[in-house]
Amino acid sequence: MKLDSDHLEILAVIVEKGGLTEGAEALGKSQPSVSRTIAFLQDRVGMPLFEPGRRPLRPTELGQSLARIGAQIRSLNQEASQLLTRYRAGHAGRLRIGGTPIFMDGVISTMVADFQAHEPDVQIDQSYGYLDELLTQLRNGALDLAIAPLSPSMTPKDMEFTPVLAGRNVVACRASHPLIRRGAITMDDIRPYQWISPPENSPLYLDLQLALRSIGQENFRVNFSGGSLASILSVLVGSDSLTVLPYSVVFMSRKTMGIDALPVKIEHPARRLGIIRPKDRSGPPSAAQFASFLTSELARLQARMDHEQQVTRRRG
Amino acid sequence: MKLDSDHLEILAVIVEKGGLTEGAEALGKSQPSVSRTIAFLQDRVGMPLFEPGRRPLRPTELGQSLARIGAQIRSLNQEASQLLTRYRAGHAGRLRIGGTPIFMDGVISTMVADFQAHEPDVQIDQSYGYLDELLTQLRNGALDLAIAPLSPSMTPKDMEFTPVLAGRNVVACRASHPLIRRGAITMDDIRPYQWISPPENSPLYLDLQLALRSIGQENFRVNFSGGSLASILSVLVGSDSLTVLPYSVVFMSRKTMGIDALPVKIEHPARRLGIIRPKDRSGPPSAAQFASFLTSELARLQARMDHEQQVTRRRG
DNA sequence: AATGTAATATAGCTTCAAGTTATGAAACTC
DNA sequence: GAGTTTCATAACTTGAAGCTATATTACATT
Repeated sequence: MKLDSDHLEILAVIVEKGGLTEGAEALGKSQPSVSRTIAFLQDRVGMPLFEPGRRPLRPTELGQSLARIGAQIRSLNQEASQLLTRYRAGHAGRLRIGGTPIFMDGVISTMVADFQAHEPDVQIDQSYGYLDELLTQLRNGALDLAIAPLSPSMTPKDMEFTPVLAGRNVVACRASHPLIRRGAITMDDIRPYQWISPPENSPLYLDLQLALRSIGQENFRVNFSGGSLASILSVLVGSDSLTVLPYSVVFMSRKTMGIDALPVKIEHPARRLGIIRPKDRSGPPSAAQFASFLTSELARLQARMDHEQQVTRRRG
Repeated sequence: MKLDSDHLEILAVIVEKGGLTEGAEALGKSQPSVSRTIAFLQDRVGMPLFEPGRRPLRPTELGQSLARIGAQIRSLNQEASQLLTRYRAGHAGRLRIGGTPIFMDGVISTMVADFQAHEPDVQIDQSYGYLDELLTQLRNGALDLAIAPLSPSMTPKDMEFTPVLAGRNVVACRASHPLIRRGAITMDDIRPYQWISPPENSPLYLDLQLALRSIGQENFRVNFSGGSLASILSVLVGSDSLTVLPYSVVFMSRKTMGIDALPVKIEHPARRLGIIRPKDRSGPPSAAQFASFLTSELARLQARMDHEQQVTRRRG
């Protein structure tokens, strides 16, 4: 004996509103329509759902019980509609993001926290990877959105790249480092110090090599390598070691961690940090939501960094 | 954006079963049917519920979420079906019974307890009343079933009366009463004792008067009146007072309370205790269930009473 | 008791989702 | 790349759901 859920919902409304006429109005249907629906349901049930021969239609006990269930079904149905509405507007759903480790830890995680303050019902699954892996995952649907450094001209045809930050790298050290507050820094000044190195398979490692070559230091001593950002910063703060990091990462944690960038110009590849999304698949609406949030937040961050740099340049 | 609950249920089954074909089978529908239903739902939703271009059909996150709600709706729907089935078989629902106070308290309440051991989901609302009130309530639907003494020939045309017990009244006293275990009892033996009287508006009060007149005692002293059965029995057990009660009531509580019936024949009206139900309205199925339970239980009680009486008669 | 009013039921019709079978298309397997 | 499985589409029938118009019935009122 399968009952129609719609019928139970209609029954619930009628019982709640206390009559066919009012119930029909609340449902946005005509009175005869719901009358016949109830007659139909009553037929199927085989017993009266309303006391017979009563004009302000009063439910029987069975009618009441079924109406109670109908009301629950109704509320679940509404929950579904609401979920859908929120999902479509990007206010609900799961969002899978991925990016290069250092940048995710150093910059994006803060933005994620801000985003979730606005959108508590968007669940974010974060994962790490380098460009090729990220692209693969974007293509096979394992990822909705990636954040990575990429040279705009190298963007794959099936991807859309939105640059959000300059990709400038800097030499970072602790704020109390002897080289800080020196006017100009020469290669000889830097040579004595040891280096913290990112994992050897990471793009940042190549950046480090490139950077050091650009200031004429081919050989360098590494005293720590392979750690993620938290470890790198810990070692950086606890020693006079140097390392190469995106300026945005240094900028974000310079106050809280007590680190700074040396006023040395190093070379870096023509890459920009940005958001990568598949062109064909639109992904969940929350992806667009998050992307636009990131874009505007990172634009503000870029502005703050630009401002700081001007001030520093004037002072120095 | 109102979604069809049926669609959500179908979605839930498909997601659970892991495919259209299996889902359709589980639903007892053809595969094209559910396919089109899903297509329809997907249209309404406006976003994919399943990953496009995947053959063992895999739901998207939105599809999963909606399916979860659909599963809940489905289980509620099944709950409704089950409720209906149980209700129709008389295994669920509320049952409103009414009857004369002494008999309800003394006999029926025990039966109710037994009944509820078998049918825990039948909620019984008990109320008290005398014949006229009971009939009124049966007629206006405030009561599903009444239990009262009634002379079968006086049964109203719109009611069905099922006699279940002889209406014999007896003179009751405590088991330790001086008159118990005397061979024959005369009017003079009884005369000195005081009487416990039921409420003056009760039929049992008339029975008491009739009974005493029948043994030649016109004037009688009343030392307690108006109480319900529990009080009457308390006073009875705590004193040498006498009273008139249906034999069935005495029989039920003779062991536990320590009361007994005097071996005196008293007159009583030609009434039988029975179940009264309206002829037209069938009432809830649990009424029939309860009525048949009562009938058989009280038949057994009658047999036990008959047996006891034979034994007593042989002995006496 | 008659009558007026409000509420529900019925009639007759149209529309469209849901069901069917038959068949086409696509993705996975090996 | 051939075969198998799985899903989608086509073409059609059926019946529930919706509507308007109207009849019926219970309650209220005098």
